[in-house]
Amino acid sequence: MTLLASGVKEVPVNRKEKAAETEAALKVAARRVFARKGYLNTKITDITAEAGRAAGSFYNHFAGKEELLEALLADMAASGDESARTEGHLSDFTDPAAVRWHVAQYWDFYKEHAPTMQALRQAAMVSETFARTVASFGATQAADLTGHLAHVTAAGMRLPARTELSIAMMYQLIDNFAQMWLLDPAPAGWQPPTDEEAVEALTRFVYRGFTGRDY
Amino acid sequence: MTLLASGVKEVPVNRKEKAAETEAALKVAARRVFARKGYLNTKITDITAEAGRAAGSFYNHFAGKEELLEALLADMAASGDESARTEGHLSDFTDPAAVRWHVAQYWDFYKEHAPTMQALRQAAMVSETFARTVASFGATQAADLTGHLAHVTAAGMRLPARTELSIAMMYQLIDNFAQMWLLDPAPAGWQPPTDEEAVEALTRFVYRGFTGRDY
DNA sequence: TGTACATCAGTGAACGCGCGTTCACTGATGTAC
DNA sequence: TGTACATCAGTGAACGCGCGTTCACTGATGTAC
Repeated sequence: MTLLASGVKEVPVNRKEKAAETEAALKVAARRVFARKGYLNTKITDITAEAGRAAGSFYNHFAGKEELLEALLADMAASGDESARTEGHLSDFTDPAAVRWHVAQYWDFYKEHAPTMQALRQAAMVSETFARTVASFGATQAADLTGHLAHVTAAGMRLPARTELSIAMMYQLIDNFAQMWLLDPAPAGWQPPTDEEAVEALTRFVYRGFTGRDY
Repeated sequence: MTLLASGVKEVPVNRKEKAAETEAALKVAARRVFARKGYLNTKITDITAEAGRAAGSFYNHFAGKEELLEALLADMAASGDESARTEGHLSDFTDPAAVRWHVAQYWDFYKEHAPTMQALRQAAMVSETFARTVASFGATQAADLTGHLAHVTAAGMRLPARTELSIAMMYQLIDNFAQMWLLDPAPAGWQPPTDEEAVEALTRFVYRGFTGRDY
């Protein structure tokens, strides 16, 4: 009865494939539901219903909602590592193009992984474990940037504050601005920025803030 | 038996006073518990225990946790109105002092009301109603600032983006930077800024970002 | 001022809802011979 | 290739925990006369 129409991968041929398919379906469903109702408001049965599976099926794959989120984070980290391998990593922040490159990088990453980022954010409000995940994510970002800011002071420009605080400000600005426009429903009556506009706005603000130069 | 020691207001003399006292005790307890475990992780019985009352007592005063938060917000708004009446409201953002005044205002407000702000933030993640409260709070702030930025463009300086986006960036920066240092436990090994340092850092970053001038 | 009754804030054990989690069952896939 | 048994992904009704909420009760305060 299982006619394998050429190229159609819908029907799994063996057990492992079937299980993998269900697990993938649960992840996809979870991201959709998280985006719609938020991680904290999502029930296990919301996810299984969205995936078209029975409630009990969930526990064949994940011990709970937290573990599912861990899996989504792992996927995200994997795809992040890939794009981090991109060359063309501009690092001299006295050049606006270097700032723009980093802003765009972050913006695109956030856009691609919006539901997972949102879920992580919400989970961190409630769970010490995920709060630490967020913290170490931020620390990684910060480490990368410290070197870039050395160029600024070397060029005789004054950062707005000591290095860590300057980085923290940049991070808060970009991260939350991205969250504002990529995740939450846009404030009523506000014209959301295009991607280019958002990246340009952030680049200007950050470049100016860091260097004290106009641009 | 109730010896009213002179000046001691501990023992209420009548029913209304007693009820008011319990209600106040619940609010104080709630702010303490919210600060410690976060709004979302707080159970009704955590609050009543902290206040030294029975669980049932809570419902003599509030219909639920949400209504308690509404009450805290009302208190906060009341105290906010007071300090808003302060004169010396500098409004020309081409002057760094005007930027600093606003930053300091917001910083001090946040510091004073940290547990309630934190609770509101968490509630907004989960409840449409509180999300709207946050949005309209932000809109109020934004309205005040629009005029201030007109001075900047009038003086021939270029904002980093259209007015709304510029304001949104400032807001995200200040609000989340405050949240980072006034609420969450400071990141391990980081030296938290003093109030003056934080205000100065934000002032520099925002002033530069808005005007493109050094400072 | 004194007495009898009404009202009300506060109490805490008990109730019950929502939802996460389990588990006996089904039917399909895999394996042994 | 065929048959008999084992394994396993998936099912969904049922179970039970946690916690919000209720409610009969207590003792103190307020009111009437």
